[in-house]
Amino acid sequence: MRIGELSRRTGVPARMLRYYEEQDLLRPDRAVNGYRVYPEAAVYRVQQIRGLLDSGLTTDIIRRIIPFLDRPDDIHLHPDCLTPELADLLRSEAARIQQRVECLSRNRDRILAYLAAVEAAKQGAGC
Amino acid sequence: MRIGELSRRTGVPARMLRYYEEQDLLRPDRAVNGYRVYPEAAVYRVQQIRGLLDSGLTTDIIRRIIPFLDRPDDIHLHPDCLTPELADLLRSEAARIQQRVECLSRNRDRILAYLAAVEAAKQGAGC
DNA sequence: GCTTGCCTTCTCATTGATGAGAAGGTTTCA
DNA sequence: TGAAACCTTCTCATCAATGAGAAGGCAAGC
Repeated sequence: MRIGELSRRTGVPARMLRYYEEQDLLRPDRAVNGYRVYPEAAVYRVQQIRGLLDSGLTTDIIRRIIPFLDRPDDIHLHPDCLTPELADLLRSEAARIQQRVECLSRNRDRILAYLAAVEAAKQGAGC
Repeated sequence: MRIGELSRRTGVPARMLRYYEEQDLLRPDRAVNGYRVYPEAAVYRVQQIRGLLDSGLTTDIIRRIIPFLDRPDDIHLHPDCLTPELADLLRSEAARIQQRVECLSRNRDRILAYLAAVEAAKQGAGC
């Protein structure tokens, strides 16, 4: 598919899809006329990129971890692909992500607890 | 305490503490000479702001939810404080945070699963 | 063939979170 | 009194992600 269709199907502006390519997050083929040509899987890939960006990861981090985020296919499973430095990077990124998860979960719970408490107070007061 | 001490104790540059004040996330008192004066609780507050910023929330969102993130004290518990619009805002923010948590958890799990798979492959291969 | 719509690249602008420095007032301590 | 360490405000710069437009090539339909 071309960039317009990918944009429509993901809701991400074509401008941004070109930017993600510039950042090496996407690597579309090119048609003979120079148009970008994306495989079907690009839809999922773009959604994944958006989710990670919205979660506060930078394109730099996403670029480095995205090869390992796909469904487990045997291509990446060969230990040879994984230098010790890369393994460390992945472990530390997982830890940083975990910190974010904890912080966000904690604060989500506080918001919900507040709402629940107000609800209970309303009930109790018979309003 | 003054801005320098707060900066040292939180590891956040004084420049940023002034910025958070500009963004209405902090409201220090002023000494007679004009110096900012922070209460002890500001240390915790700053850490909370940092965690949320690092998790990808904007100062705008943080400003709107931060009054409800404190330990439950009865000050905020009066339902009168909570207009229906504000309750909706809080619910939707909680939902958005939840989405981030899910996205991040999913990808953290994939990274860890990848690492585990490689580890298992190494063991199996007797390397 | 011309119009319309989609594509290309390039460039300029903006926004939010930061870094950094200047110029000057205050406190402390020797 | 003078130096050192703090504080103030103001300003300019940067970086990542994004918006937006110009200028022009390609393609499908009337």
